[in-house]
Parts: sequence; structure tokens; C-alpha cells
Amino acid sequence: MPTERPRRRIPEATVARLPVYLRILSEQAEEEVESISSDRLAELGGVNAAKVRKDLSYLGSYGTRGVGYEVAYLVYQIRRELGLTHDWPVVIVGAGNLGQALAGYGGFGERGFPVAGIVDVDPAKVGTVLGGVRVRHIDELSQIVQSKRVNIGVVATPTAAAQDAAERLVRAGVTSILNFAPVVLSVPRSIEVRKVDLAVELQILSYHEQRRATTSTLRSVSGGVSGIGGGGGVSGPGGTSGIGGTAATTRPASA
Amino acid sequence: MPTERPRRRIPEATVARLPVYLRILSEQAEEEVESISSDRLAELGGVNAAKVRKDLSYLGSYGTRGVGYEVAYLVYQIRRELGLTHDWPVVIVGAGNLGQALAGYGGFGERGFPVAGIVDVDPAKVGTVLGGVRVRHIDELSQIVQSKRVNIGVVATPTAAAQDAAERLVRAGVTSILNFAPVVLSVPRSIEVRKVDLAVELQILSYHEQRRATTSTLRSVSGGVSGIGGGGGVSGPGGTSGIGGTAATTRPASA
DNA sequence: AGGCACTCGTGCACACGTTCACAAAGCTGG
DNA sequence: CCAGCTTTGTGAACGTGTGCACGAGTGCCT
Ligand SMILES: NC(=O)c1ccc[n+]([C@@H]2O[C@H](COP(=O)([O-])OP(=O)(O)OC[C@H]3O[C@@H](n4cnc5c(N)ncnc54)[C@H](O)[C@@H]3O)[C@@H](O)[C@H]2O)c1
Ligand SMILES: NC(=O)c1ccc[n+]([C@@H]2O[C@H](COP(=O)([O-])OP(=O)(O)OC[C@H]3O[C@@H](n4cnc5c(N)ncnc54)[C@H](O)[C@@H]3O)[C@@H](O)[C@H]2O)c1
Repeated sequence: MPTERPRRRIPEATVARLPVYLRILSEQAEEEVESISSDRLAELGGVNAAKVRKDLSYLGSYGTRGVGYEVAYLVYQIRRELGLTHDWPVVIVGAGNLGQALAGYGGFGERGFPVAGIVDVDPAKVGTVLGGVRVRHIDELSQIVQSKRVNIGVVATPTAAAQDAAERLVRAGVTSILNFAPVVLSVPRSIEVRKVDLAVELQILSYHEQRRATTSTLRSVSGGVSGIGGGGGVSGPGGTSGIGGTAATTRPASA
Repeated sequence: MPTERPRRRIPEATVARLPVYLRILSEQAEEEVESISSDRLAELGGVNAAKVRKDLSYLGSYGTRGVGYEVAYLVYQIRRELGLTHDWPVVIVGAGNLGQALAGYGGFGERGFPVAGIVDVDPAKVGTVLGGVRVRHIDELSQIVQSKRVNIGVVATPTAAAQDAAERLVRAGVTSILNFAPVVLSVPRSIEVRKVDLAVELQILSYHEQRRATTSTLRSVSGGVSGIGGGGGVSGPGGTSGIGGTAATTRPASA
């Protein structure tokens, strides 16, 4: 049984989809569904069935031909591959609008990412309690990261302070950063950075809206953009890089 | 001069990067920089210079060999291509934690996406004012969308209500949706949906953290994942689809 | 036991995206 | 006006991601 995971490298596009499969499978498990076919999973996830099978095949996971995949087993495998077998505490830098929303959102802890701490520079913010966590001064960042063994940091400061926040996080020992500020952070190559930029999302939507209007006012929205977006890719080892693709189009079978 | 934009189709990956170039260029413009080379822009954006040039070439934009690109002209061209020559009012569904943070965030209006309205089902929320906008009942959604000519809707409701919110938005006449709820929305093919899923982002980071720990505790984080993510791609016209890649890794030249 | 319906796993072809490398084009200084 | 330097624009090679099509197991029914 201890079929040691062959440690294959999983394509980044697949890694980006696994969390979605995981959520769907977890929901199915709650509804007592024991087995699921790639077709059904594809339908729920709004993807191609072949893609689902290929993605799952990277897990080395065994489905059963003629039957499908055992939900519980898949959930276990995906969680294992994503490193969700234990919690990953996160620390939030910036207790403003966004930091508060994040802290007040229970979804993180539930999904294995408890908020180990929130820090801010503003003395007025320090001491207040958000989502059960007391805001502490940013000088305590290192202490929090060290004592709580935090690997993931979230940047929720104003744009101007984001680079500083990132540097402090790196210095404190964090190795992954989720950045909400609309700037390209400059950090050592070994640090994994992901970015969530709402303005970029809206501008991409704007592009399509504009296009829709221009292309031809008649021809009813032809194909209609559908399909899956390439995952948050990761390119070669080439030195620096930065701009990241972001959210993507979605659509499940409305069957 | 009125070199009518040849209306080339711009690759989705490029569309996802244009907003970032735009932000960088706008900053440069403020600093009175008049001209910029693809090398410099690449450095600031953390991308490959060749990619920058290729991306910009889709705009039909003219750089000057031996010199670079005229910042102001590029800003104009990108804004034009992204449809940012006029405002795109957005309507937010769900005035909870997230909806409040979004409404209270001035960055949208500044960037051309004024909040035309916020709606909620909870009578207790209706009437309160967020970021200068009064929360209205969801039954008024159509009226808001129609009168303010809203094309873009934001779903910030609990997961369970997201599909319903999306359907209401579509019925009201919205054609693009930005979804924050962790579910795959089912909407007509002609509607453009983009998704921002924080849990997915964190899980991707978790995957890399886990990998880092497993692969080899010694070998210092070799290449370190860097590079650009594929843009929020859009695949073939094939029927349904759904899971979308999301944020991506970033890193500018820290030179 | 045999046949049949179903579903996985994957080879293959194609589409898309990235990067290199270089000719063409423009500027500057003599 | 030419030589030399800079930087663009793009063809071509390469790498990644997608989707089809089909062989190969598996379970069920007769
Ligand atoms: N609020 C939103 O809905 C929203 C949406 C999209 C993007 N963003 C981005 O998220 C970031 C935060 O937005 P916000 O609305 O929460 O801003 P905010 O101004 O409400 O909060 C920022 C917080 O960061 C703190 N801060 C400032 N400098 C700091 C530093 N060096 N170290 C630590 N903390 C510091 C401030 O004291 C403040 O509490 C911004 O970059 C913004 O562009 C926010
Ligand atoms: N808060 C965060 O930081 C955060 C982070 C990640 C994801 N999300 C996601 O964003 C969504 C909203 O999160 P939140 O924290 O703001 O939740 P919330 O519970 O604070 O707010 C949800 C709001 O939506 C309203 N609502 C419920 N059903 C509705 C309906 N059918 N139509 C219109 N409005 C309706 C509720 O009255 C409430 O005001 C959730 O799906 C959540 O998973 C939030």
C-alpha cells in the first residue's frame, strides 16, 4: 500500500485545478457519494473529462475502469499532494479594509490556513481584535513567524508599503507570499509569490466587453469565450519575471 | 494617423499582462519619463523583454528602434485596447465582509470602475452606506443595471447563494461577472466569468511549500519557481468548461 | 462463461505561449 | 555621410497545455 508517491512533477496548470476538484469532491463526499466518474467530475468542474483524467493520473491515483474514482480516496490523494495534510498558518500584513475582511472570513481556518497573526504599523490598529485575532505591531512579525512556524504571508497593505511588507516577511522567514497590492514585488528567487489583482481582473473583463461591442454589433456573441484558463503558470528558470496571469474564465455544464 | 486599429485578436495571455504594463507606464508617466525601452519595462514588470515587445506589437503600437516606446502614446494605446476610454460601472451583489471591503476601496473608481450599486438580501444591510454608496435590496438589481448601464457584476455572496446571484445578474442584463465565491458558476456561454478564489491561491502555495520540504531538504531551493503564469486563458469553443487558473507567480528584476 | 456496456489511462496531434536570435531601423558623433 | 551603437519587430524553435480517440481493464447481466 505505501505506494510511495513517485514524486512526479505535476504541471502547474494541473496544480491550479486540483484545489477545485478537491472542493467538488469534498462536497460530493458530504452528500455520501462514494464513487465518481471523470465525466461527472468534469461536468461539475466545467472542464473536459479527458483533462480530468489526465490531471488525476499525475496523482498516480487509481480510478477503477468501468466504475470511476473512489471519492474518499481521491480527496485523500489530492490533499496529500497539495500538502494539506497539516495546517499552514498564515500571517497577514495590513489590517485595513482588506486585512479585516480576510481576518473576519472563517473560510481560511476551515480550509487549513489559520490566521496565525495580523500586523500593522498603525498604532491605532494595534490591539484591536479581528476575527478572534489581535492585531500586533509589525515589529513583532519575526517573532510571530518564528514561534508559529509560519511559511505563508499575505500582503494587504497600501500599494506604497507592499514592497516593504514583502521584505519584512522574507526577512522574518516566510517563503511564500500572497500579494493583494497592485505592484510587482521584488523578492529573492526562492520565494514563491502569487498575486491577486482585482483591477487587472476588471480590466480583462473590460477588454472583452469592449471587444464585444466593437467586433460586430450584429453577429451574436459567436463562440462566447469559454474554456479553462491556463493555470497560474510557472515558466523556466530564467532570472526575473513577474507579471502573472490571474483568474480565468469558467463555466460548468449547466445541464 | 487614424491608423484604425487592425482589430487583431490579442492572445489572452497578453491581455492579462497589458493591465500591468499600463500601471507601470502610468507610474512612469507621473515621474515624467517620456520614453521607455522594452528592457526597462520588462525589468519593472518582471518579465522577458522579448515578451514585452511581442505583447506591445499586438497593439500595432509603434516603438522607435534605437530609442524605445513613447510612454504617453503607449498608455493611450493600451487603455484604448482594454476599453478603458470610458468608465465601466460595476454592481456588487452581497454586502458582507468582502462586499464592504470592495465598496470601501477607492481604487476601483479611480481605475475606471465606479461602484454603481451594492445589493443584498438581508434587510438589515439594506439602507446602510458603504463607501458612499447606499446598499439596496436585491430586487432593485435589474433597475440599477438598466438605469446605470452596468455590464459588470461582482458576486460577493456566501457560496450557497453565488449561483443565484449570478443568475440574477445575468437576468438583469450583466454580461461579465467577477466571482469571489468558491464555486464554479453555471451561466450562459455568452457571459464572461472570471473567478478570484483565495483558497485556491493558498492551496497552490501550499503545494509548493510542501514540495520544497519533500523534494530534498538539502539542495537549496534550486531554480526557485519564477516566471510568468499563463494568462487567464480561454480555450476552444468547446461547450462547457470551468475551472480557471488564477493568480500567478511574479518577480521583477530586483536589480 | 461469455458478451456487453462502461470508464480509465494515455499516445498523439494540435494550439498556444515563451524565448532566442537577428535583421532592419533609427540615433549620435565625427 | 558613414560607422557604430541601441533597440525594435518578428521568424522560428521550443515547451507547455488541451482534447481526441482508442486500447485495456472492470463489473454486470444473461
Ligand atoms: N479593499 C479592497 O477591497 C481592495 C481591493 C483590491 C485591492 N486592494 C489592495 O489591498 C491593499 C490593502 O487595501 P485596503 O483597502 O485594506 O487598504 P487600507 O488602507 O484600508 O489598509 C491598509 C493597512 O495597511 C497598514 N499599513 C500601511 N503601511 C504598512 C506597513 N508598511 N506595514 C504594515 N502595515 C501597513 C495601514 O495602517 C492600514 O491599516 C491595497 O494595496 C489595495 O490596493 C484592496
Ligand atoms: N471575506 C473574505 O475575506 C473572503 C475571502 C475569500 C473568499 N470570500 C468569499 O466571498 C464571499 C463573501 O464573503 P463574505 O465574507 O463577504 O461573506 P458574508 O457572509 O460576510 O457576506 C455575504 C453577504 O451576502 C448577502 N447575501 C446572502 N445571500 C444573498 C443573495 N442571494 N443575494 C444577495 N446577497 C446575499 C448576505 O446578506 C451577506 O451580507 C463568500 O463566498 C466567501 O467565500 C470572502
